[in-house]
Amino acid sequence: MARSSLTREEVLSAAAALVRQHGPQTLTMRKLAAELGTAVTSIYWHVGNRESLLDALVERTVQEMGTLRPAGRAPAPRIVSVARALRRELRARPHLIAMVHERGLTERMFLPAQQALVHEVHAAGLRGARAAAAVRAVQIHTVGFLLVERNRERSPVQSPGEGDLWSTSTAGGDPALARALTRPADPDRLFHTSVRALVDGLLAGGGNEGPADPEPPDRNRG
Amino acid sequence: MARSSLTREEVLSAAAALVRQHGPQTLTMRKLAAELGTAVTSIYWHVGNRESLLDALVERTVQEMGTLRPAGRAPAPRIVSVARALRRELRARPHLIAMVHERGLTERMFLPAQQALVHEVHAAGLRGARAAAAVRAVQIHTVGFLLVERNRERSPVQSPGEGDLWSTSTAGGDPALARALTRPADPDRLFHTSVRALVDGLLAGGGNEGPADPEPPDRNRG
DNA sequence: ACCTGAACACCGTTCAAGT
DNA sequence: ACCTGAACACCGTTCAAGT
Repeated sequence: MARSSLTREEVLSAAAALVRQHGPQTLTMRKLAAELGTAVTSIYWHVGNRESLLDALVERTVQEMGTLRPAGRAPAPRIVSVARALRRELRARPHLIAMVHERGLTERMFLPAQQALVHEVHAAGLRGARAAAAVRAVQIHTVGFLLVERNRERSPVQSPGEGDLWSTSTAGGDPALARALTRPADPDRLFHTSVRALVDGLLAGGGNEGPADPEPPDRNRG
Repeated sequence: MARSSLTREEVLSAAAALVRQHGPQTLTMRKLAAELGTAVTSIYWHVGNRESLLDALVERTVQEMGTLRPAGRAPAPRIVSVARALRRELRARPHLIAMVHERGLTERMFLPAQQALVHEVHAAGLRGARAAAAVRAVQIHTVGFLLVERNRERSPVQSPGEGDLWSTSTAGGDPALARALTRPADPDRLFHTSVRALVDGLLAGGGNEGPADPEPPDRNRG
């Protein structure tokens, strides 16, 4: 009853299917073997072990991540559009976000987007270290937003008394603020406004000298 | 040789010690029992099962998170100082960040900081929904930054060829940009500048009407 | 009320043996 | 080169039995 020839690709895509449905924690080598109709140990021959199987899955999907095209005319909205596209792409692969995150590959996954961001930031007139910081800030805000957002989605209601906590008095006598903080945030809207504010701040912002704290010396000029 | 009386507190703090050192994945019920000098099953009587044991650990440390005091004079630097304090607190508990994140309790953990932020944003003149959005944006940027930062720390060198990728030509003929993106970012500095840019953008930014995309109707005015 | 050992149903992985 | 079953060393959890 043995299969004719098991390939590494077959193993990977079967594993990918299982992970896409229920996440990596439900993927056991034995279940995967059953799914494929082989002995558990055959899988080991093709992929080494469970850890490197998951690594391969992540690697594969990181590469699936295509290049992103900015939309809009001015640099600022174009940057915002890249961030939004990034978010859209990642939201389509919920389990993957966590896996890439766990493996510390977030940065690599963002290389295409980073290139687009570099181009736009450059068009906006930023150069050198300031341009690099702007690119990284947008990137990190987007990824961070996504991680937090996914976090929030998984746990609907947080603590008892969160409503009470934001009574009007706690919110500085601002009933609209109290109401807004009690209700769950609209993620699309929040993302858009926060990215726009960040980009505005980055493109408009002052020079390098921080007002409050010491800055490390720049020893790369010579 | 049995212990005189095992308490729930003893179980929790022994577990906390193990987790603090090597993370939750190394905590097994059997190891914990050995550490405590009891039978594995005794633990179950006190904490139910492994999952609720970890839940209790997270819960306990979430409550340890104290109130934060802003520093500085103007609203903007005070907000920035809250964000930085938040980051400092969390960086002191590396494994915990992940555990709180996994359990979707990030928001609850940030309630004290949120209150401080509300106060400052209010002092800066923001009201209602805009104030709420500003608070959330700063909060989400800080958490997000932290998650990404921790991610980066765990995986030192990313892909082969990341250096090549940022040759001067790819970076729009900007050698300083290319250099800056090749080198690892200075997280402290990046955090400071990004938060400051975000806060500046939020406090200065325009009204509610987004330029490019449709916004959901506000049906909470009447 | 609290503790115990035995047992169950799982894991990932190794290895010697097959073809 | 590829596949196999048996075995090892682990898991978390349940349960009947003790005091």
